[in-house]
Amino acid sequence: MKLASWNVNSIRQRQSHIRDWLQKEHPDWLFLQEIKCETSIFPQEIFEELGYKAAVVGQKAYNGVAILSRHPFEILHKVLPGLKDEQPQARYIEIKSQDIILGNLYLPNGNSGGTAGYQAKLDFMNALADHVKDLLDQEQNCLFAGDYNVCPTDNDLSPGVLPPDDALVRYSTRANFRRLLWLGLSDALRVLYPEEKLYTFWDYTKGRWQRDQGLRIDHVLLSPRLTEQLKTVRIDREERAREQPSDHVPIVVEF
DNA sequence: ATGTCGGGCACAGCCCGA
Repeated sequence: MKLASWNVNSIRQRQSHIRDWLQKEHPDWLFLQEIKCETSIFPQEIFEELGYKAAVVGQKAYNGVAILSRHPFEILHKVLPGLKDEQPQARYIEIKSQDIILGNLYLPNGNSGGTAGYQAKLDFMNALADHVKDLLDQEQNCLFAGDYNVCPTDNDLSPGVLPPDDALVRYSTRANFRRLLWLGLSDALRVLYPEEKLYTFWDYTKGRWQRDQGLRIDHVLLSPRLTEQLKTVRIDREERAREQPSDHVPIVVEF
């Protein structure tokens, strides 16, 4: 099985990139984040021509997640279970396909909106951990991938690109990420590449791409049995060098 | 200090978020 996750920063601006990438890679599933469109205008037809059905949770202007699948699936959740929010943002979708539970997430960045904005990030991470614990207690094969907006350690960012109190590297952010690992999930990339400096995001400003000053914030977390079956993990840096790229690139796992 | 994108609003540049 081959699964990829990609924050595309607008589905409308990146349709042709995604179509090209699907034709090249033929993943079983592609997780998309920051589609930035309402569910009703997601361009499903383009992907259906390539054999993919879409599960979409969109909203106006911001956020938005979708899963493209070559296999039959059922949608389990359109909001992260346990998240107490009157009007939840479009940040989570979960399906079951090939007897695996697949969760696609776009975690709040946490740098805007002051204290409340950062708290929303921690609330999301806490709800995610509780949900992960439930599924692992049931011995479900499961996988949670997406834009976590977390640099797990100092090895996951280029030195000096973020201030120490940035929400992507703050103590509580990293502690909550470690909790997911201690529950039993593994960070797929670090299973195979424990030390390498590998990034999935380069800011559009300040020549970050040209200087290779990036962040590793897009992650694929695997339940124990899937970890045992892990074959390859790859970050597709080439996408960042294309014309009009997203600021994130795909992370691809095979198991 | 600035740098770059994308979307909304409303139709021209600002504002927000990243």
